[in-house]
Amino acid sequence: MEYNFREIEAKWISFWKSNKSYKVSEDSSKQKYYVLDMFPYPSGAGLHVGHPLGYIASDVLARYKKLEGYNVLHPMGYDSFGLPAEQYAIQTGQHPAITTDKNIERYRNQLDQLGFCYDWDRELRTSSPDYYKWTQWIFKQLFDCYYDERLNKAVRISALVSEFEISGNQNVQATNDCESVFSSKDWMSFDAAKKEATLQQYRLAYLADSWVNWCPELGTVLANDEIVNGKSERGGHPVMQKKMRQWSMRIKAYAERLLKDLDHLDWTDSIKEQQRNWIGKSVGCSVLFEVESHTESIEVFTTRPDTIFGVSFMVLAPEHPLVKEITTNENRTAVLDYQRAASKKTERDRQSDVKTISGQNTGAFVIHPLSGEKIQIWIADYVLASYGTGAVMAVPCGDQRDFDFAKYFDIEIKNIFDNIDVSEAAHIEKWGTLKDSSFLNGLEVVAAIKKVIQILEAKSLGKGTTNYRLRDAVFSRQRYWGEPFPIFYQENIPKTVSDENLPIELPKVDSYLPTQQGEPPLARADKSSWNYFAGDRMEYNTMPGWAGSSWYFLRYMDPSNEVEFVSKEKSDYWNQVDLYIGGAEHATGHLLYSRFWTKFLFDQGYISFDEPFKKLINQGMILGKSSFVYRLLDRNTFVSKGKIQGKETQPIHVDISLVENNKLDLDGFKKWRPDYSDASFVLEDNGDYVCGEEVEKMSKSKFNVETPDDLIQKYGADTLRLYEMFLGPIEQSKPWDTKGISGVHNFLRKCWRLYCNADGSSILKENEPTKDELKTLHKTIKRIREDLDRYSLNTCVSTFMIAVNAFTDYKCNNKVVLESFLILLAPYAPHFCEELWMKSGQKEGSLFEASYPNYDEKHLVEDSFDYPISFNGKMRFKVNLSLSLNREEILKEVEGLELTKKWLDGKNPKKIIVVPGKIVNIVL
RNA sequence: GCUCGAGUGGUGGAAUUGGUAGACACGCCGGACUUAAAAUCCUGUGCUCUUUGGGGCGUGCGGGUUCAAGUCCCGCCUCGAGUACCA
Repeated sequence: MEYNFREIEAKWISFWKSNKSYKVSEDSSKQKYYVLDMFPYPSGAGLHVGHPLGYIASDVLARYKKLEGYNVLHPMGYDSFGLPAEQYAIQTGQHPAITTDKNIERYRNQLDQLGFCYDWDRELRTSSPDYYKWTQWIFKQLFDCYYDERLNKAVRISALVSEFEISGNQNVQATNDCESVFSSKDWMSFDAAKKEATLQQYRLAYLADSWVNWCPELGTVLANDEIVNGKSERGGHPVMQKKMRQWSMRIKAYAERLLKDLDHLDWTDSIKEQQRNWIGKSVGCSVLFEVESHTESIEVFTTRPDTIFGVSFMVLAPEHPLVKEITTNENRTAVLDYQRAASKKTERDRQSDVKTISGQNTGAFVIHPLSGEKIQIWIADYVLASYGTGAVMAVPCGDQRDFDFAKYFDIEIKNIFDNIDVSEAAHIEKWGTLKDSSFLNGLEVVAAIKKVIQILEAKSLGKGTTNYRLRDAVFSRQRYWGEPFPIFYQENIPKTVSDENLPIELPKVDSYLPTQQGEPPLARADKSSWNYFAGDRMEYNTMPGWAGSSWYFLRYMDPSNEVEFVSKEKSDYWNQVDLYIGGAEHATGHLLYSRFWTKFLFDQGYISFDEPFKKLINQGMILGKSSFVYRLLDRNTFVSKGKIQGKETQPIHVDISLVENNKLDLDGFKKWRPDYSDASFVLEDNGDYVCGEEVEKMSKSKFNVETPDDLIQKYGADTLRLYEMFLGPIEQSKPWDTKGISGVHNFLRKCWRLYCNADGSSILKENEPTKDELKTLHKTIKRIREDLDRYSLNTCVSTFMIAVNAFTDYKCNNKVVLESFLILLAPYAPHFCEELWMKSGQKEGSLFEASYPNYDEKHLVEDSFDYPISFNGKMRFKVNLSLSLNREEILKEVEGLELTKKWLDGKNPKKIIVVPGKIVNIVL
């Protein structure tokens, strides 16, 4: 009987299911290993061949670790809140939960076919109330905490309130937005609303008016990482700036820890670098500039305080709150016009406009804090309101943007660098000696920075500070299909819902659109539609997509706990994710937010680790390979690729299911589309129609989408698993091409024949294994173990092939050898190996209860080696010599050879290098 | 512009600390089996010259270090990803 993958795969999938083979529980006698896939958003399109790449890799490694004796946690679930289901709901009126369930079912079927060893009893869905109850609960904890910069961790807000009561906020060192200083007496005099408003400036989850990225098409705000090239990541709609009252997360408080702890993570440099850039730490100094004839000062942030004597003007962001106050009457109209124009610009406009210089003089002046000079104040949109203080001291001789601005508006450019020419461009490098800079004259950059900060601090005019580009994360969305907040309002004061009333479930609404007043869809729900209602109204916003995914890896550890989000005992056992596999597109979103929440939960003592993912692998994208046919212009004739030269043809995408190895199935093609039914062809000389090909992203319109379903039908899941791994290194993007799949399939069939007769009966014998058989086996064990340990999954497949080729050559049918080999192969081809394991007489249970073989050095010992003999580094011939020979003996053997004499050509070698077991190099 | 990757046969890729470049597979050429095809098996396959013994050239390009470089160093080029007025 030939290898019948359909029957075998169906059989073992149902075996595993009915035996709950992949159920895991905490077991302190075993070492744990946690392998996690980034869980998918269940879209309507189902999985294409790119999706399973990471899942297969994690499954191989999970099964390997299991066979090695680890207790492996390998769960799967769904990130099931999201925009597509809601957009569909808006169009059709169907509740997004229904669409989502349907899509999940489809995903599950596809995942099941691939033979993954997930413990499905741990499945979770972020949109299920059992789950989002705890997302809401975590939100409450964030709401109830602030960040204490002395303890360098999150602390309960009640501690802060006590401090306010005793001594006000003057000694508090916390990450906050509070600009006023108040005493304990002040605090006591605040009414409830004022107290809460003040606390909001400290809470880690807080409500504030902030500039947000508003997407009118989607009717919601978006986080920075949800915007790609100035357009919404989902849908590609325009995005504009708008000031709105929004929930935010004070992630800034964690900036330094998020940055510093990257060093210990086993992630790729590229992801770490992206996070570093996103956090964007810059060390510098804040300086106060007093506004002339006003009481206010303007605070600027600069990384180059050493250039302070080069300041020629000040620039404020157009949105800066002081602009209104300081603008002189003569300039008022022009300034207002400029502000209006700037506010209309979308982020995208600002980006594409980088080269246009614009700005407006306010007519006001600041006094230079050290020289006492009068300095003009401008506004310009190259200064961003949301970074630093929204104001810069412009030093044209040391900053190119300031330089360009000064040139454009004809402002004086002072040169404070000795012997450096700044007539053409600013000197932006961080070196040089200062001049015309009072007490900084003659100093180099680093020394000058140190000195000027010292002096500014002594005079209370400035302070050494650190700035981060990372902004607090906007946490509310004006959408329906997301977690409701555990918040209600009483007289406009936000209050949290008590734990026993969680979860706040999504209420029924009559439509998923905003209300006529522009309120989010939840505002449509009347009082009785909420499962809990308190105060004057519930919060109408919902949480963003990243809420549920920021902690899901914790819930898998204890998925049905009804009293805690995860028990301490279980999170202590499973601990960090040992291996996390997923796409690199989450570099600054999900991966940063998960780290933030993990650190917070650690600070509060709920878990005992402060980084979620120890090792991260980013799987590359699988690209589609499109096929083309070439149609003669205006005719229904298609020309094979080899014959198109000299003809005017138009390439047309053709469905890749009609093409195999670039050869077109002509009958299928004629049936594909009605207008091709009477097509004629110009064929190659051998009668084939050869198609052209191109690598592109997979998409329906290019007819190049490969679903795993078709391939599993044709070759089986084991072949697909092996093939996806065989394609190349997991991290690399690569084109999908089914050309090679038959090779992998043939490998399995060839392997099958080692174990079975044509009638399907086992041909394994309990004879003595030969030396060669043992050598091949143990060499294979060694290589596979080494490769799996360094996540080199593609080279393992080659190693399997080499072994099977060798066993076939040896006509090996030794039971011990071939059974060991089955265990090696099993993580890649689980159904296949289970079947052969059973056939070989292992009646009881599953192969995965066996243990992974170890290699024995003694079988690997070679007694001779084909020494490459090279002359001047070029290999000329080989000679087989015993490995027991030492350097001198090898030399003697080699010198005596005829071939050596030939290549020496009568010359005396200058030098001979002998590396035993490796190479001989003769230098002439 | 800046940051980070990557460039190896016709194709996907291998070469783990510098030591036989091209493993393994696809594709292709030729052969066996077959009435024929499919399947299977065998042989060859980096380019190039050749008197068929073998020779020359070869890991994006140009230098360098070394007995020896795909691998290390310097300078370029190309492609991909991320980011973008961050003071």
